Amino acid sequence: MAKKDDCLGLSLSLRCPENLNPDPLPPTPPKRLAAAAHFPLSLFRSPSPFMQLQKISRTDAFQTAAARQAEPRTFLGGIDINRTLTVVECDGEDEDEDEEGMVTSPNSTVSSISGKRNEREENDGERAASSSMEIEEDGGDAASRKKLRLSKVQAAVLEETFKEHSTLNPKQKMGLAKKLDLRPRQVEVWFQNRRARTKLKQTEVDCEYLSRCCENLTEENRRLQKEVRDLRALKLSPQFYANMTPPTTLTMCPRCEHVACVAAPSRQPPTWAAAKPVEPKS
DNA sequence: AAATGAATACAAATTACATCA
DNA sequence: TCTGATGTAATTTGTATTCAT
Repeated sequence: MAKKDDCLGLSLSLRCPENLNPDPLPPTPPKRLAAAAHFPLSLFRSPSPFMQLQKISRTDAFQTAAARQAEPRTFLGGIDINRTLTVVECDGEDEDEDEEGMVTSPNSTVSSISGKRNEREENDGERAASSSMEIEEDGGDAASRKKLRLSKVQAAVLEETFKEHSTLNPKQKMGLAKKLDLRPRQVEVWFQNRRARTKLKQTEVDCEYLSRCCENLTEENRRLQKEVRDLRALKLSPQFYANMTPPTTLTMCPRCEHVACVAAPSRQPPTWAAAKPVEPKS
């Protein structure tokens, strides 16, 4: 990850966004704090010359999209999938149970096939085997993945939280999921996608800035080349020599290595030459 | 102390679906 | 009504890091 960020010339820092959050860390601290912490600063490096130039704040860049997304909509024949899922999944008090009811993909090895990731997800309860059953209960096609649209309130809360910190520790994720009636996995995915969108937007801004820099440099180069041409033309004209001071030659005494300046038209010998004849070295 | 594998979190790329013009 | 474009939720894959053995 760090390598990729370096390619973009983004600076890295170890400041952890979780530290900014008043919520204490969970009893078992997340294992990847350092890695999780580096990204927000590379994402929102401050101060960004690109951002300053463009006068685009990271929140402004998404207000339109977020607002559009936040529009309440019904779909699938007027059935709000979000609500349907909510009813099915949210009757347990245990945090782990909050992630039940994952809609699985037919391609998803994560959810349906045993493996490292699947084991992990079963362990932390983010993806559970009950999902397919719930989909069937839902009356939907178990083989298709359905997309929910976040409600206006959900989107707004997520957006506000993202403004505070662009990554979540497990406790924050759970709390947010509970608050919004979403699965923690959905919260996690939303934050991942949101970070990706932010980075994309920032890249676009950076590209715009670099493009302008390139234009300016091209223009400057053109100007300097013209200046060179003009100077060369001036040098070749007779008037140029008429006003020129005569060239100066430097002469060095072969014995004492004293250097003397001699103006070209007079061609007077240097002072040291007249002083004493040079004795040939034996 | 070094090597190794498992667990975890994340970015990046991609897919799939909903919505709109 | 159909269709292509667009936005985004969700999935897949690869990688870095941490920790236990």
